[in-house]
Amino acid sequence: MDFSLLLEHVFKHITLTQEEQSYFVSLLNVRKIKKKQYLDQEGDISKGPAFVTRGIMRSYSLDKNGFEHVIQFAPPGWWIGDMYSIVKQKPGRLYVDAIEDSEIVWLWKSDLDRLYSDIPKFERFFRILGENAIVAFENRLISTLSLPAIERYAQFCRLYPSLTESLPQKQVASYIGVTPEFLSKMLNSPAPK
Amino acid sequence: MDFSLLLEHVFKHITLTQEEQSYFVSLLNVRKIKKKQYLDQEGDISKGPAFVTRGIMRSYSLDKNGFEHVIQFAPPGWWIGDMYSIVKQKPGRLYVDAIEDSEIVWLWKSDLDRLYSDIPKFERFFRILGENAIVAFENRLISTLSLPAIERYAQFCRLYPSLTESLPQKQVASYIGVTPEFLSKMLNSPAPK
DNA sequence: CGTCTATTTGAATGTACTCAAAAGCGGTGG
DNA sequence: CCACCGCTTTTGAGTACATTCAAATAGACG
Repeated sequence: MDFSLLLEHVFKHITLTQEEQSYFVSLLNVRKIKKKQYLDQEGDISKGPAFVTRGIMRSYSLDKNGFEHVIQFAPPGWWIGDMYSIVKQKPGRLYVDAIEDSEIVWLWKSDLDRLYSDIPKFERFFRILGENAIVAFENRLISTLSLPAIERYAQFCRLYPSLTESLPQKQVASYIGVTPEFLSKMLNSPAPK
Repeated sequence: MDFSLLLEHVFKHITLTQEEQSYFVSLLNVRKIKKKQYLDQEGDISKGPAFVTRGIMRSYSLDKNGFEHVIQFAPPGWWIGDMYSIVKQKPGRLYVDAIEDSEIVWLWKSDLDRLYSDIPKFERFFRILGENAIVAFENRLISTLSLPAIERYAQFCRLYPSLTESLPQKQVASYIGVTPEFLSKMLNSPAPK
Protein backbone atom coordinates (compact mmCIF):
# COMPACT_ATOMS: atom_id res chain seq x y z
CA MET A 1 0.00 0.00 0.00
CA ASP A 2 1.34 3.38 -0.92
CA PHE A 3 -0.17 6.17 1.10
CA SER A 4 2.44 8.75 0.19
CA LEU A 5 0.11 10.98 -1.84
CA LEU A 6 -2.37 11.18 1.01
CA LEU A 7 0.28 11.68 3.69
CA GLU A 8 1.93 14.40 1.66
CA HIS A 9 -1.46 16.05 1.42
CA VAL A 10 -1.99 15.78 5.17
CA PHE A 11 1.46 17.18 5.95
CA LYS A 12 0.68 20.29 3.98
CA HIS A 13 -1.70 21.32 6.75
CA ILE A 14 -0.65 19.56 9.97
CA THR A 15 2.38 17.73 11.31
CA LEU A 16 2.19 14.28 12.88
CA THR A 17 4.51 12.30 15.09
CA GLN A 18 5.61 8.93 13.78
CA GLU A 19 3.17 7.33 16.16
CA GLU A 20 0.25 9.47 15.08
CA GLN A 21 1.06 8.78 11.48
CA SER A 22 1.02 5.03 12.10
CA TYR A 23 -2.28 5.26 13.86
CA PHE A 24 -3.77 7.29 11.03
CA VAL A 25 -2.49 4.85 8.43
CA SER A 26 -3.93 1.94 10.40
CA LEU A 27 -7.40 3.40 9.83
CA LEU A 28 -7.00 3.62 6.05
CA ASN A 29 -8.61 1.27 3.61
CA VAL A 30 -7.70 0.84 -0.01
CA ARG A 31 -10.00 -0.02 -2.86
CA LYS A 32 -9.57 -0.35 -6.57
CA ILE A 33 -12.54 0.66 -8.68
CA LYS A 34 -12.78 -0.20 -12.33
CA LYS A 35 -14.14 2.22 -14.89
CA LYS A 36 -17.93 2.62 -14.59
CA GLN A 37 -18.06 0.83 -11.26
CA TYR A 38 -19.75 2.49 -8.34
CA LEU A 39 -18.36 3.49 -5.01
CA ASP A 40 -21.79 4.65 -3.88
CA GLN A 41 -25.24 4.69 -5.41
CA GLU A 42 -28.22 6.89 -4.61
CA GLY A 43 -29.85 5.67 -1.45
CA ASP A 44 -26.66 4.14 -0.06
CA ILE A 45 -25.27 5.28 3.23
CA SER A 46 -21.73 6.34 2.48
CA LYS A 47 -19.08 4.47 4.46
CA GLY A 48 -16.92 7.57 4.67
CA PRO A 49 -14.82 10.03 2.70
CA ALA A 50 -12.55 8.79 -0.10
CA PHE A 51 -9.24 10.15 -1.32
CA VAL A 52 -8.34 9.39 -4.93
CA THR A 53 -4.84 8.06 -5.54
CA ARG A 54 -5.18 6.91 -9.13
CA GLY A 55 -7.63 7.42 -12.00
CA ILE A 56 -10.59 9.81 -12.00
CA MET A 57 -13.69 9.56 -9.86
CA ARG A 58 -16.88 11.53 -10.16
CA SER A 59 -20.04 12.23 -8.20
CA TYR A 60 -23.34 13.05 -9.82
CA SER A 61 -27.05 13.24 -9.23
CA LEU A 62 -29.73 11.75 -11.41
CA ASP A 63 -32.82 13.84 -12.13
CA LYS A 64 -36.32 12.51 -12.69
CA ASN A 65 -35.79 12.49 -16.45
CA GLY A 66 -32.78 10.25 -16.06
CA PHE A 67 -30.18 12.92 -16.77
CA GLU A 68 -26.90 12.97 -14.92
CA HIS A 69 -25.56 16.14 -13.34
CA VAL A 70 -21.93 16.03 -12.32
CA ILE A 71 -21.30 17.53 -8.92
CA GLN A 72 -17.58 16.89 -8.79
CA PHE A 73 -14.66 15.32 -10.58
CA ALA A 74 -11.83 13.93 -8.47
CA PRO A 75 -8.46 13.24 -10.04
CA PRO A 76 -5.62 11.94 -7.82
CA GLY A 77 -5.10 14.13 -4.77
CA TRP A 78 -8.77 15.03 -4.38
CA TRP A 79 -11.43 13.85 -1.95
CA ILE A 80 -14.81 12.70 -3.09
CA GLY A 81 -18.08 11.49 -1.63
CA ASP A 82 -21.66 12.38 -0.89
CA MET A 83 -21.04 14.83 1.93
CA TYR A 84 -24.62 14.71 3.12
CA SER A 85 -24.55 10.95 3.47
CA ILE A 86 -21.09 10.91 5.02
CA VAL A 87 -21.89 13.52 7.64
CA LYS A 88 -25.43 12.48 8.55
CA GLN A 89 -24.96 8.78 7.87
CA LYS A 90 -28.24 8.71 6.01
CA PRO A 91 -29.08 7.59 2.47
CA GLY A 92 -27.51 9.95 -0.04
CA ARG A 93 -28.65 11.57 -3.27
CA LEU A 94 -25.46 11.08 -5.22
CA TYR A 95 -23.83 8.39 -7.27
CA VAL A 96 -20.07 8.08 -7.05
CA ASP A 97 -18.33 6.11 -9.76
CA ALA A 98 -15.04 5.77 -11.61
CA ILE A 99 -14.58 7.46 -14.98
CA GLU A 100 -11.33 5.57 -15.37
CA ASP A 101 -9.86 2.63 -13.50
CA SER A 102 -9.14 4.18 -10.14
CA GLU A 103 -7.78 3.58 -6.71
CA ILE A 104 -8.99 5.25 -3.55
CA VAL A 105 -8.01 5.40 0.09
CA TRP A 106 -10.96 5.71 2.43
CA LEU A 107 -11.92 5.80 6.10
CA TRP A 108 -14.99 4.58 7.90
CA LYS A 109 -17.01 7.50 9.25
CA SER A 110 -16.74 5.86 12.70
CA ASP A 111 -12.95 5.70 12.41
CA LEU A 112 -12.88 9.30 11.33
CA ASP A 113 -14.84 10.30 14.42
CA ARG A 114 -12.40 8.31 16.53
CA LEU A 115 -9.54 10.03 14.76
CA TYR A 116 -10.97 13.44 15.60
CA SER A 117 -11.03 12.53 19.28
CA ASP A 118 -7.67 10.78 19.41
CA ILE A 119 -5.72 13.28 17.32
CA PRO A 120 -7.46 16.66 17.40
CA LYS A 121 -5.07 17.94 14.79
CA PHE A 122 -7.27 16.13 12.30
CA GLU A 123 -10.11 18.44 13.26
CA ARG A 124 -7.93 21.20 11.94
CA PHE A 125 -7.03 19.25 8.84
CA PHE A 126 -10.60 18.60 7.86
CA ARG A 127 -11.68 22.06 8.95
CA ILE A 128 -9.25 23.44 6.38
CA LEU A 129 -10.39 20.97 3.74
CA GLY A 130 -13.94 22.05 4.40
CA GLU A 131 -13.06 25.69 3.99
CA ASN A 132 -11.51 24.97 0.64
CA ALA A 133 -14.50 22.95 -0.46
CA ILE A 134 -16.82 25.82 0.46
CA VAL A 135 -14.71 28.28 -1.52
CA ALA A 136 -14.85 25.93 -4.51
CA PHE A 137 -18.63 25.58 -4.23
CA GLU A 138 -19.05 29.33 -3.85
CA ASN A 139 -17.06 29.90 -7.03
CA ARG A 140 -18.96 27.30 -8.94
CA LEU A 141 -22.27 28.72 -7.81
CA ILE A 142 -21.24 32.21 -8.90
CA SER A 143 -20.32 30.86 -12.32
CA THR A 144 -23.48 28.82 -12.65
CA LEU A 145 -25.67 31.77 -11.77
CA SER A 146 -23.90 34.54 -13.62
CA LEU A 147 -22.09 33.21 -16.67
CA PRO A 148 -23.47 32.02 -20.03
CA ALA A 149 -22.65 28.44 -21.01
CA ILE A 150 -19.69 29.31 -23.19
CA GLU A 151 -17.94 31.17 -20.40
CA ARG A 152 -18.68 28.44 -17.92
CA TYR A 153 -16.92 26.15 -20.35
CA ALA A 154 -13.95 28.52 -20.66
CA GLN A 155 -13.71 28.71 -16.90
CA PHE A 156 -13.82 24.95 -16.58
CA CYS A 157 -10.93 24.67 -19.03
CA ARG A 158 -8.92 27.23 -17.11
CA LEU A 159 -9.61 25.56 -13.79
CA TYR A 160 -9.10 21.94 -14.83
CA PRO A 161 -6.86 21.92 -17.90
CA SER A 162 -5.83 18.31 -17.34
CA LEU A 163 -9.42 17.15 -16.99
CA THR A 164 -10.51 19.03 -20.10
CA GLU A 165 -8.09 16.87 -22.05
CA SER A 166 -8.87 13.53 -20.51
CA LEU A 167 -12.63 13.67 -20.04
CA PRO A 168 -15.28 12.84 -22.62
CA GLN A 169 -17.06 16.05 -23.65
CA LYS A 170 -20.26 14.55 -22.41
CA GLN A 171 -18.94 14.69 -18.86
CA VAL A 172 -17.80 18.28 -19.17
CA ALA A 173 -21.21 19.22 -20.57
CA SER A 174 -22.87 17.64 -17.57
CA TYR A 175 -20.57 19.53 -15.21
CA ILE A 176 -21.16 22.95 -16.74
CA GLY A 177 -24.87 22.28 -16.99
CA VAL A 178 -25.65 21.92 -20.69
CA THR A 179 -26.58 19.03 -22.98
CA PRO A 180 -23.76 17.28 -24.85
CA GLU A 181 -25.36 18.36 -28.13
CA PHE A 182 -25.26 21.98 -27.13
CA LEU A 183 -21.66 21.87 -25.97
CA SER A 184 -20.69 20.28 -29.27
CA LYS A 185 -22.40 23.08 -31.18
CA MET A 186 -20.77 25.75 -29.03
CA LEU A 187 -17.33 24.34 -29.69
CA ASN A 188 -17.79 23.93 -33.41
CA SER A 189 -19.83 26.86 -34.62
CA PRO A 190 -18.70 30.31 -33.45
CA ALA A 191 -14.90 30.22 -33.22
CA PRO A 192 -13.94 26.93 -34.88
CA LYS A 193 -10.62 26.89 -33.10
CA MET B 1 -24.22 42.98 24.48
CA ASP B 2 -26.30 39.87 24.18
CA PHE B 3 -24.38 36.92 22.83
CA SER B 4 -26.87 34.30 23.92
CA LEU B 5 -27.96 33.29 20.40
CA LEU B 6 -24.38 32.70 19.34
CA LEU B 7 -23.41 30.90 22.54
CA GLU B 8 -26.44 28.68 22.32
CA HIS B 9 -25.39 27.85 18.80
CA VAL B 10 -21.84 27.05 19.92
CA PHE B 11 -23.05 24.86 22.76
CA LYS B 12 -24.98 22.71 20.34
CA HIS B 13 -21.68 21.35 19.09
CA ILE B 14 -19.08 21.79 21.82
CA THR B 15 -18.96 22.51 25.55
CA LEU B 16 -16.88 25.27 27.07
CA THR B 17 -15.66 26.00 30.57
CA GLN B 18 -16.66 29.33 32.04
CA GLU B 19 -13.15 30.56 31.38
CA GLU B 20 -13.14 29.45 27.76
CA GLN B 21 -16.48 31.06 27.24
CA SER B 22 -15.23 34.37 28.60
CA TYR B 23 -12.20 34.22 26.38
CA PHE B 24 -14.33 33.50 23.34
CA VAL B 25 -16.70 36.34 24.16
CA SER B 26 -13.77 38.71 24.61
CA LEU B 27 -12.92 38.18 20.94
CA LEU B 28 -16.38 39.06 19.71
CA ASN B 29 -17.30 42.32 18.06
CA VAL B 30 -20.78 43.66 17.54
CA ARG B 31 -21.98 45.78 14.68
CA LYS B 32 -25.33 47.14 13.65
CA ILE B 33 -25.94 47.42 9.96
CA LYS B 34 -28.82 49.39 8.55
CA LYS B 35 -30.85 48.20 5.61
CA LYS B 36 -28.90 48.46 2.36
CA GLN B 37 -25.63 49.12 4.12
CA TYR B 38 -22.63 46.99 3.29
CA LEU B 39 -20.59 44.77 5.53
CA ASP B 40 -18.24 43.98 2.64
CA GLN B 41 -17.97 45.08 -0.95
CA GLU B 42 -16.31 43.37 -3.88
CA GLY B 43 -12.57 43.83 -3.66
CA ASP B 44 -12.58 44.22 0.12
CA ILE B 45 -10.61 41.88 2.27
CA SER B 46 -13.11 40.46 4.72
CA LYS B 47 -12.29 41.08 8.37
CA GLY B 48 -13.71 37.71 9.37
CA PRO B 49 -16.88 35.63 9.64
CA ALA B 50 -20.10 37.22 10.86
CA PHE B 51 -22.96 35.69 12.81
CA VAL B 52 -26.35 37.34 12.39
CA THR B 53 -28.26 38.10 15.58
CA ARG B 54 -30.99 40.34 14.19
CA GLY B 55 -32.40 41.23 10.78
CA ILE B 56 -31.49 39.56 7.49
CA MET B 57 -28.15 39.73 5.74
CA ARG B 58 -27.29 38.60 2.26
CA SER B 59 -24.25 37.94 0.10
CA TYR B 60 -24.27 38.31 -3.66
CA SER B 61 -22.06 38.67 -6.69
CA LEU B 62 -22.41 41.23 -9.44
CA ASP B 63 -21.99 40.09 -13.02
CA LYS B 64 -20.58 42.16 -15.84
CA ASN B 65 -24.07 43.26 -16.87
CA GLY B 66 -24.70 44.66 -13.43
CA PHE B 67 -27.06 41.90 -12.28
CA GLU B 68 -26.98 40.65 -8.73
CA HIS B 69 -26.86 36.95 -7.93
CA VAL B 70 -27.66 36.05 -4.35
CA ILE B 71 -25.29 33.47 -2.92
CA GLN B 72 -26.81 33.32 0.53
CA PHE B 73 -29.41 34.78 2.84
CA ALA B 74 -28.66 34.88 6.54
CA PRO B 75 -31.46 35.37 9.05
CA PRO B 76 -30.62 35.34 12.78
CA GLY B 77 -28.65 32.26 13.77
CA TRP B 78 -26.75 32.01 10.48
CA TRP B 79 -23.20 32.85 9.52
CA ILE B 80 -22.37 34.92 6.51
CA GLY B 81 -19.36 36.22 4.64
CA ASP B 82 -17.22 35.87 1.57
CA MET B 83 -15.56 32.59 2.48
CA TYR B 84 -12.84 33.01 -0.10
CA SER B 85 -11.84 36.38 1.26
CA ILE B 86 -12.11 35.28 4.88
CA VAL B 87 -9.98 32.19 4.43
CA LYS B 88 -7.35 33.54 2.07
CA GLN B 89 -7.43 37.13 3.33
CA LYS B 90 -7.49 38.37 -0.23
CA PRO B 91 -9.93 40.68 -2.02
CA GLY B 92 -13.28 38.96 -2.40
CA ARG B 93 -15.84 38.66 -5.16
CA LEU B 94 -18.93 39.13 -3.05
CA TYR B 95 -20.95 41.95 -1.62
CA VAL B 96 -22.44 41.44 1.81
CA ASP B 97 -25.22 43.78 2.86
CA ALA B 98 -28.28 44.04 5.04
CA ILE B 99 -31.73 43.44 3.58
CA GLU B 100 -33.25 44.70 6.81
CA ASP B 101 -31.73 46.58 9.73
CA SER B 102 -29.47 43.95 11.23
CA GLU B 103 -27.03 43.18 13.95
CA ILE B 104 -24.05 40.89 13.64
CA VAL B 105 -21.40 39.45 15.89
CA TRP B 106 -18.08 39.00 14.18
CA LEU B 107 -14.48 37.95 14.79
CA TRP B 108 -11.25 39.12 13.25
CA LYS B 109 -9.70 36.37 11.13
CA SER B 110 -6.54 36.76 13.24
CA ASP B 111 -8.53 36.29 16.45
CA LEU B 112 -10.20 33.25 14.97
CA ASP B 113 -6.81 31.75 14.21
CA ARG B 114 -5.74 32.48 17.76
CA LEU B 115 -8.94 30.89 19.02
CA TYR B 116 -8.20 27.71 17.05
CA SER B 117 -4.83 27.44 18.74
CA ASP B 118 -5.95 28.39 22.23
CA ILE B 119 -9.14 26.35 22.30
CA PRO B 120 -8.89 23.50 19.79
CA LYS B 121 -12.53 22.66 20.42
CA PHE B 122 -13.29 25.52 18.09
CA GLU B 123 -11.57 23.63 15.32
CA ARG B 124 -14.27 21.05 15.81
CA PHE B 125 -17.00 23.64 15.96
CA PHE B 126 -16.04 25.24 12.69
CA ARG B 127 -15.27 21.88 11.11
CA ILE B 128 -18.87 20.92 11.77
CA LEU B 129 -20.16 24.27 10.49
CA GLY B 130 -18.12 23.74 7.36
CA GLU B 131 -19.59 20.30 6.83
CA ASN B 132 -23.07 21.72 7.06
CA ALA B 133 -22.24 24.51 4.65
CA ILE B 134 -20.92 22.00 2.15
CA VAL B 135 -24.07 19.92 2.41
CA ALA B 136 -26.13 23.05 1.80
CA PHE B 137 -24.07 24.03 -1.23
CA GLU B 138 -24.26 20.49 -2.59
CA ASN B 139 -28.04 20.57 -2.33
CA ARG B 140 -28.30 23.95 -3.93
CA LEU B 141 -26.04 22.90 -6.76
CA ILE B 142 -28.13 19.79 -7.39
CA SER B 143 -31.27 21.93 -7.55
CA THR B 144 -29.69 24.54 -9.78
CA LEU B 145 -28.46 21.93 -12.22
CA SER B 146 -31.42 19.59 -12.29
CA LEU B 147 -34.64 21.42 -11.53
CA PRO B 148 -36.69 23.82 -13.67
CA ALA B 149 -37.22 27.30 -12.28
CA ILE B 150 -40.65 26.62 -10.84
CA GLU B 151 -39.42 23.70 -8.79
CA ARG B 152 -36.40 25.61 -7.60
CA TYR B 153 -38.88 28.16 -6.34
CA ALA B 154 -40.98 25.50 -4.64
CA GLN B 155 -37.90 24.11 -2.99
CA PHE B 156 -36.85 27.53 -1.80
CA CYS B 157 -40.25 28.01 -0.20
CA ARG B 158 -40.02 24.65 1.51
CA LEU B 159 -36.49 25.31 2.75
CA TYR B 160 -36.96 28.89 3.91
CA PRO B 161 -40.65 29.44 4.62
CA SER B 162 -39.95 32.43 6.85
CA LEU B 163 -37.76 34.09 4.23
CA THR B 164 -40.30 33.52 1.49
CA GLU B 165 -42.68 35.67 3.47
CA SER B 166 -40.33 38.45 4.43
CA LEU B 167 -38.20 38.89 1.32
CA PRO B 168 -39.04 40.97 -1.75
CA GLN B 169 -39.69 38.63 -4.69
CA LYS B 170 -36.83 40.24 -6.51
CA GLN B 171 -34.43 38.75 -3.98
CA VAL B 172 -35.94 35.31 -4.24
CA ALA B 173 -35.73 35.50 -8.02
CA SER B 174 -32.07 36.36 -7.78
CA TYR B 175 -31.47 33.43 -5.44
CA ILE B 176 -33.16 30.83 -7.60
CA GLY B 177 -31.52 32.23 -10.71
CA VAL B 178 -34.29 33.87 -12.75
CA THR B 179 -35.27 37.44 -13.56
CA PRO B 180 -37.86 39.12 -11.33
CA GLU B 181 -40.16 39.44 -14.36
CA PHE B 182 -40.06 35.73 -14.99
CA LEU B 183 -40.70 34.82 -11.38
CA SER B 184 -43.68 37.14 -11.37
CA LYS B 185 -45.09 35.47 -14.46
CA MET B 186 -44.53 32.00 -13.02
CA LEU B 187 -46.40 32.90 -9.88
CA ASN B 188 -49.32 34.54 -11.64
CA SER B 189 -50.00 32.56 -14.75
CA PRO B 190 -50.20 28.77 -14.39
CA ALA B 191 -51.70 28.06 -10.97
CA PRO B 192 -52.98 31.46 -9.79
CA LYS B 193 -52.52 30.68 -6.13
C1' DC C 1 -48.78 63.16 -0.74
C1' DG C 2 -44.75 62.43 -3.81
C1' DT C 3 -40.86 59.76 -4.93
C1' DC C 4 -38.54 55.60 -5.40
C1' DT C 5 -38.55 50.84 -5.88
C1' DA C 6 -40.95 46.51 -6.60
C1' DT C 7 -44.26 44.02 -9.24
C1' DT C 8 -47.06 43.02 -13.17
C1' DT C 9 -48.01 42.48 -18.02
C1' DG C 10 -47.00 42.11 -22.94
C1' DA C 11 -44.44 41.45 -27.23
C1' DA C 12 -40.26 40.19 -29.39
C1' DT C 13 -36.03 37.67 -28.93
C1' DG C 14 -32.44 34.38 -27.69
C1' DT C 15 -30.28 30.73 -25.48
C1' DA C 16 -30.40 26.23 -24.76
C1' DC C 17 -33.17 21.85 -25.30
C1' DT C 18 -35.50 17.86 -27.80
C1' DC C 19 -35.62 14.55 -31.14
C1' DA C 20 -33.59 12.33 -34.86
C1' DA C 21 -30.10 10.65 -37.61
C1' DA C 22 -25.44 10.35 -39.32
C1' DA C 23 -20.63 10.06 -38.57
C1' DG C 24 -16.59 9.09 -35.69
C1' DC C 25 -14.01 6.43 -32.31
C1' DG C 26 -12.51 2.87 -29.28
C1' DG C 27 -12.51 -1.43 -27.59
C1' DT C 28 -13.20 -6.39 -28.12
C1' DG C 29 -13.43 -10.82 -30.06
C1' DG C 30 -12.83 -13.74 -33.78
C1' DC D 1 -5.32 -7.41 -37.48
C1' DC D 2 -9.63 -6.47 -38.96
C1' DA D 3 -14.64 -6.19 -38.29
C1' DC D 4 -18.18 -5.18 -35.60
C1' DC D 5 -20.62 -3.14 -31.81
C1' DG D 6 -21.62 0.39 -28.62
C1' DC D 7 -20.96 4.85 -27.17
C1' DT D 8 -19.67 9.61 -28.09
C1' DT D 9 -19.79 13.46 -31.04
C1' DT D 10 -21.70 16.03 -34.72
C1' DT D 11 -25.36 18.25 -37.33
C1' DG D 12 -29.99 19.94 -38.31
C1' DA D 13 -34.78 21.34 -37.70
C1' DG D 14 -38.23 22.53 -34.66
C1' DT D 15 -39.41 23.98 -29.90
C1' DA D 16 -39.55 25.73 -25.16
C1' DC D 17 -38.08 28.11 -21.33
C1' DA D 18 -36.44 32.20 -19.90
C1' DT D 19 -34.74 36.94 -21.05
C1' DT D 20 -34.95 41.72 -22.74
C1' DC D 21 -37.12 45.88 -23.23
C1' DA D 22 -40.90 48.75 -22.35
C1' DA D 23 -44.59 50.56 -19.96
C1' DA D 24 -48.20 50.51 -16.62
C1' DT D 25 -49.50 49.61 -11.81
C1' DA D 26 -48.91 49.01 -7.12
C1' DG D 27 -46.47 49.50 -2.62
C1' DA D 28 -43.38 51.37 0.76
C1' DC D 29 -41.26 55.07 2.98
C1' DG D 30 -40.29 59.62 4.42
